[in-house]
Amino acid sequence: MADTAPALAWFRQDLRLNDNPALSAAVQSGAPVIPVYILDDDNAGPWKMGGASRWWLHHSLNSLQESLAGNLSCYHGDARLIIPALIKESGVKTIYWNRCYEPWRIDRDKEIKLLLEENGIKVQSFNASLLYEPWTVQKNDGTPYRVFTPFFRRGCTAQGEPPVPRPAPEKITYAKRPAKAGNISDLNLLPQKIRWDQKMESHWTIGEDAALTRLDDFLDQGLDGYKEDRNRPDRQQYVSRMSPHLHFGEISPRTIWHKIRQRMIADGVENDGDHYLSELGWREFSYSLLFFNPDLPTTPLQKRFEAFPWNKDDNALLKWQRGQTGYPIVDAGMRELWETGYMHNRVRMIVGSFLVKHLLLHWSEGEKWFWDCLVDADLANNAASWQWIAGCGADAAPYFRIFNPMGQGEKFDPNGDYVRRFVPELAKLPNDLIHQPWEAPPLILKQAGVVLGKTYPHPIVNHKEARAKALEAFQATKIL
DNA sequence: TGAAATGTTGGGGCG
DNA sequence: ACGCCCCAACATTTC
Repeated sequence: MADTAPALAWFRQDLRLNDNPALSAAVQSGAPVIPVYILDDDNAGPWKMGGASRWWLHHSLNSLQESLAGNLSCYHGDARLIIPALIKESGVKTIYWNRCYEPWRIDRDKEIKLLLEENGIKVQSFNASLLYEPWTVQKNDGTPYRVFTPFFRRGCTAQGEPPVPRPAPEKITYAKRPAKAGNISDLNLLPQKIRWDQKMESHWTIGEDAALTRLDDFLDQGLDGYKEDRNRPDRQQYVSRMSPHLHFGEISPRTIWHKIRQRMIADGVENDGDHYLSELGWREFSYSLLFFNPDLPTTPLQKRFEAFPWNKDDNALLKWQRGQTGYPIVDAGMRELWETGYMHNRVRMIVGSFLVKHLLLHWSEGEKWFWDCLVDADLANNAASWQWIAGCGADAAPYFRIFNPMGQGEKFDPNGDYVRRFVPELAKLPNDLIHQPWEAPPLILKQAGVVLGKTYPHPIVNHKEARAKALEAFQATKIL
């Protein structure tokens, strides 16, 4: 029986067949494979997957299930209990997985590995999510980088190109499905009461094949000119939308890296390509920050920010969440998030700056809202980005960089197309007023069908005053 | 991966 | 022709 003992392939954030080293190793071992997914809400603490992520996961698992010819078994619960039970029941001798990097998953996986090895089970883990392992990227003095540029140039790319992606296994031999194996529907990932997911479905195609198609479309339509137009929320083709696919591992960063590299040479778009690669670098940087600072999601990297006099205002928070701040570019972003589970990167910075600096609300409020609403919600990226915009991160934008919502709107959405799309009640305003409707003369407002305070809110704070207050509040951090 | 305030320069209008 | 003022336009500093 020993030679037919099945191998467990534990899928986590690697929901793909291509460039999946754990799956490949399990298949190559010659043992029949049991593919498993566990929705582990028990160990995630406050970072249980949010609503939008669950919706995405549901569809991603369906896609994976198809690729695995219906052999994926799904479980809901504590992986520390489910994995050992499954191994015992199925007579598994070796388990294969790709590494995860959220602190709670690291702790959990370490514990599982120790327990299994004590019981004579082999554990083989691999890197499938990052271009470079966090612990290999450190300064010469053995401390982690705190500034992006040297992190990426001296720390990452100086190591050489990331490995070339490996192909999907040619043929997978499956073991018998475990007796009590659950199905995807048992995970209850879809929203129960309000079916907000129906609206989101039109915006996304989910799964490994879709991720590759999306990347190819971006390479064809959005790489040439990416460096400049990536900042334009009104120009959708310059956004790759790889983030949710990357988060769930439907595509590997190595695959993206090498596809970009090929295009840079073939199409002569070195600058644009390099810039895209550096965006992958920011993802690596976020993972590094989280790896070396496990409390990144809750604790400011700059300790002096613990003295910051944050505001507490549930009403203002609600208006921000609903896209009712009275600042069109902010409201457009928040509504894009709510409707599509996504927000353009430039606009994420604008709404983040607004929450933290204009409203003086704690960045963790924004972090929590994004966590629940984003289909690409990712602990490392989300925490590092909120700390960055709040000014309390390692390599952060200084606190006094306060985005002007009108200025940002005029610069990056000059014709107001983005605002018109998500804030239709302002659609008839002329371009030069759409980012500041309160400046419009009464006649223009009337012609556009806008009644401030009724069809669209007055600004909930005055920009100039809010800016002055933010700078004043910032003084408090200088005491420490 | 800012914005606003302040400083400097240079051309043009005008007495 | 000259000095003076105004004010873009640009540069630098400050938050």
